[in-house]
Amino acid sequence: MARPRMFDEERALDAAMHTFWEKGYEATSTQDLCEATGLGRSSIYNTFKSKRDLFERALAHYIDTMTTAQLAILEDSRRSAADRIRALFAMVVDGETEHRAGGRSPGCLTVNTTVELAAHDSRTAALLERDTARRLAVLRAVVEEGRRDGSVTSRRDAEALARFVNAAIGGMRVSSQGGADRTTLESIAEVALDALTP
Amino acid sequence: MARPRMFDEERALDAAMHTFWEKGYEATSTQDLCEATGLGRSSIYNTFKSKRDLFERALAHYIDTMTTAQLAILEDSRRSAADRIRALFAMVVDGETEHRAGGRSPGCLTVNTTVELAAHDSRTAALLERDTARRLAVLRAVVEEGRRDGSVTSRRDAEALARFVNAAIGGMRVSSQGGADRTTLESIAEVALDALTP
DNA sequence: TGGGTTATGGAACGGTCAGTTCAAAACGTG
DNA sequence: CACGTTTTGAACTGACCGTTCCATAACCCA
Repeated sequence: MARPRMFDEERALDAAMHTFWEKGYEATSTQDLCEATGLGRSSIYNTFKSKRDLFERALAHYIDTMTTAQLAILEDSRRSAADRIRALFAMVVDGETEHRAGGRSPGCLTVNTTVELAAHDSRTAALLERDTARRLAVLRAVVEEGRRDGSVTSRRDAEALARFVNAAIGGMRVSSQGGADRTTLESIAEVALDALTP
Repeated sequence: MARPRMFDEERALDAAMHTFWEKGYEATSTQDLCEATGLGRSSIYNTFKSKRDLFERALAHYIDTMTTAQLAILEDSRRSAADRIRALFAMVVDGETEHRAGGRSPGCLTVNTTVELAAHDSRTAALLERDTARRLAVLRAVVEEGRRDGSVTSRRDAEALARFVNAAIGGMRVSSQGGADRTTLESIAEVALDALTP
């Protein structure tokens, strides 16, 4: 009935995501997006409503991928709760250090976007807040489980500990962007774990 | 001998700093800077070499002001070391929550810049790294003092604890940008302190 | 194979970007 | 008061911004 797409929308979204991830929203031009996706302007604007719309979908894609992977670790019932949080920290350290031979890693699109856009774009802020709530809920459950299995001994309430773990991850990511090396990030994670098992 | 300036350079720098702080580097236009400072383009370009130059000077101004204030707290010998770190956390919480009736706080220009520019601008990265080194040196000294006065009981080495405290501040700031309220930030700080005194 | 429909490439849109130019204005000094 | 020097405001530069438009191409179905 009509001419079909010559490109894979998922693939284009992924390429756009990586560009926003590396350069940030404002610093990414539509030209950059054309080059990254291999599409022409028309195809991009025919598929996505605008640069912001494309960004929001790219961010949602990132959030879905990353948070799902992280929550999988947190729900691995073979490990103790504290071990799962330790594994989560290790995953963050790996993510921050793997792709940076030469330049710096692009960090985490969620953190980058929180800092760059959350204060000025309520739609984006809402996306991020939903993700944070999801992560906090699982973290909180893991902390409570840790109290039962004995791997979390802190008397602080689970909500506070979950918030702390989430903040610690953010702190490690900022430190990484600021130049901290793998060993440093690992030591930050170790100290953070001390707060759960004092 | 010649016509004198009709404006105060320090005051202009301060206005520019607040603009970069609120909007970020990329999202701030020269027009914004003109309006914020009250100067014309000519005056700005006659005084500063470029937008980047103005930004770097604004950032240096911010770093100087903020870090000096924070280090003053860390060097207050009337308190125990742990109490100083507690006070530092309180200052961060205050800073993140004070100016946000209605909109969100602009957070911390250092963190914002680390996330937005550090990976792509080596000059800015160098500025930030020098500041981090300065803060870490003092934090490390405070931790060592805390070990002597008994207020820091963790056996982790001072460098790791200093890095952790610095990361915790970054994490609190990201959490704040992400929508965390004052109570939440305070609870994160409390848990972080637990890591120093297990 | 022809008609309906959508995708595509490229050119073009108005607007804004960072930065420059220049003549007029405002001073201190002689 | 007049000169030399610097600041100032406004107009201007070319480049790039996100977005739109349109003629053409490519496809499915009849």
